[in-house]
Amino acid sequence: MAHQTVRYAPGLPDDSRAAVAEPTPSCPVEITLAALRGRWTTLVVRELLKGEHTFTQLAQALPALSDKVLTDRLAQLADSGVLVRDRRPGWPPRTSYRLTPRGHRLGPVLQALWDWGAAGGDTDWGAAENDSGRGAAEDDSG
Amino acid sequence: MAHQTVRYAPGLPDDSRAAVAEPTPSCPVEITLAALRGRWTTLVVRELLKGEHTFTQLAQALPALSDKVLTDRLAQLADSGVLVRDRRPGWPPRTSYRLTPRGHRLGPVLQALWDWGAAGGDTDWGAAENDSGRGAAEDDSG
DNA sequence: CAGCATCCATTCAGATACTG
DNA sequence: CAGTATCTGAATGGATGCTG
Repeated sequence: MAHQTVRYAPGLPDDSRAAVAEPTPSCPVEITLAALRGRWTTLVVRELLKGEHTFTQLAQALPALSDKVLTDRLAQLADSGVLVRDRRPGWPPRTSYRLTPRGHRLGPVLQALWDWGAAGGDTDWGAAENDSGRGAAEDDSG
Repeated sequence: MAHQTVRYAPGLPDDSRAAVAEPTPSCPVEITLAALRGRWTTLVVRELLKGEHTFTQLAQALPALSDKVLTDRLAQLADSGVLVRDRRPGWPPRTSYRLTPRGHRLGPVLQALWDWGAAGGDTDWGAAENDSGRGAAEDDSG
């Protein structure tokens, strides 16, 4: 397989932001990682991918998650434009959370993360000296 | 393998590991995030996607990265099966690092992270109430 | 050259207690 | 019900000094 000649990295856009010499918040990769950063974050997103949830429903779906961290994650994800809060008036208070379109687009991202992580158990990666065989991760899932 | 029916969330496999109630190391998503965890990690991978590098070359490409953290990242990535160390005998010592096939497969993952993060600046995500578009961003311009 | 050992500042997660 | 405030322990990142 012929390696690229003038290209930088396969799979990476030819964008000036791809050439940063240190972690900067304006890098798209950093933006996404910042949105997903921290424990529990992806699980909260996964729950929301199933549909709208209230605070309590999320807490029930993830029993080991403290309300403080849940609050943190929800704020973080709202701040990243992943979800929106829908606070309804009256008593008792009921707030539901749902993904934005942008939040839904996290689906493919999580899928990519899943695929890479799932491929490790099956394929060899201990005796990997040669990188010429560039097999795509052909998991049928999804 | 025929598990096409996605009952839970769009984009997530119908795997028992997709139903975990707390962050567990065996979850594929966690595996990938663990491999990419920490500051500088994706930048080190990006450098290596360009080709083989020595320790010093990596340090030069990322000047603000301390050797301690670089060592940490390299160990972490080697542990995740992303790269291999090629230590050559003689003096001065020269160690080069290169991606494994598995490491190269991180390209699409980084691409997915990039795409999502890059889409934020352009599209609306403030007034997002309704989800309709589920377009995969496959801009592979680089 | 390519690291490892040690110390220190900052961040993070979880627990507990309290409120509109 | 849906949070906020405060505290503690653990993990992380970075600086400095030393070695095969």
